[in-house]
Amino acid sequence: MPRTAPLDVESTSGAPKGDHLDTGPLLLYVVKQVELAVRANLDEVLKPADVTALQYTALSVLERRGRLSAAQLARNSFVTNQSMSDMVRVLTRKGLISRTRDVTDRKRLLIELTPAGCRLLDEVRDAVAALDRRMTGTLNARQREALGRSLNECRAALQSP
Amino acid sequence: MPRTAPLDVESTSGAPKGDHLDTGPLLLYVVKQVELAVRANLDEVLKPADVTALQYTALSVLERRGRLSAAQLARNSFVTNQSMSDMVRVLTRKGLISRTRDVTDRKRLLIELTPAGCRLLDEVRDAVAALDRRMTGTLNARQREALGRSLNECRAALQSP
DNA sequence: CTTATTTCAGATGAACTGAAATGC
DNA sequence: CGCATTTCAGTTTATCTGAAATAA
Repeated sequence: MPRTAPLDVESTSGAPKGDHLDTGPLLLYVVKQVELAVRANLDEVLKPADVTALQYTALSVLERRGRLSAAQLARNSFVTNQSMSDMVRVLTRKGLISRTRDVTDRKRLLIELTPAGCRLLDEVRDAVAALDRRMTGTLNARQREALGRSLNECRAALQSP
Repeated sequence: MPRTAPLDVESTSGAPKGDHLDTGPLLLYVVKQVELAVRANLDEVLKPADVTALQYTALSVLERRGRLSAAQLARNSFVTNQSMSDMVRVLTRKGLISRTRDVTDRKRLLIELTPAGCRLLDEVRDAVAALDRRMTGTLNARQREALGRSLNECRAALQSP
């Protein structure tokens, strides 16, 4: 991630070049652009805690949903089991998560946050919330709610086939 | 990106675990989740054309905005000039872009699509549009428009620190 | 036997930092 | 001189593919 904060983006939201039925950039792109900006900002916020945006997302999922296997986390993050296995090893080495055998299915290793993992999330919680507020600063409560609902529908639509 | 389509995501949009003022997951997360899904699907769509989602985004920006320097593209994608230089080399080697000196500022190399680059975009255009429709399938025109507007505001808010 | 989960090994691509050359 | 742009060199990290072990 770039250390230097982006200064200009040369107005990506400019007028469409065609003049017939052009509905502007696909929402696909806009989502990607926003996420690019989110990641850059989130990495900066997370740098003092020494975790990447993706690692942080995994920790947040664990906080929200409790014990999960690495394979479940992988599906949640759209990566392979192997990649998630790598990330799990990193987070374990950092002492942020721990694993225990699932007694009902002994091939599974259920992951949970350690006290240090909880502490890390607590430490960055305010800064992350502030970033979220900054992102949605110009939206009112109604718009924010509609945005959340629409995004959730988009995600659901993409993960079904 | 995982070859296997994700089957379950264990309902990330479930009820909040707290019962006091919990507004659910931050919009930050939801954006990230949607983008994760977009990238996985986009990579699959783009695989026959042998370009990554990020490369395709860069090509699309060039199509939409015309000649740009690598540094401008870097700012647009929130990466360093060095990283974009790498990607430019790759796209040049593939014959998808070409560069010419900017006569008004001779340290700049302006990038534009080659005929092959244009052709590649044409080839995948329908598939990408179909993916966009699939993503926003459950939204009506009003909701789609509101989503686009809100996302653009989020992006604008994040890039003006 | 088939499937899910985990993990090892190796290869590759993408991004970074640092430093240097060029031009305004 | 300062700043922007490009690029070389080296490094790190992330992810993938393939293969194997374990358990349901």
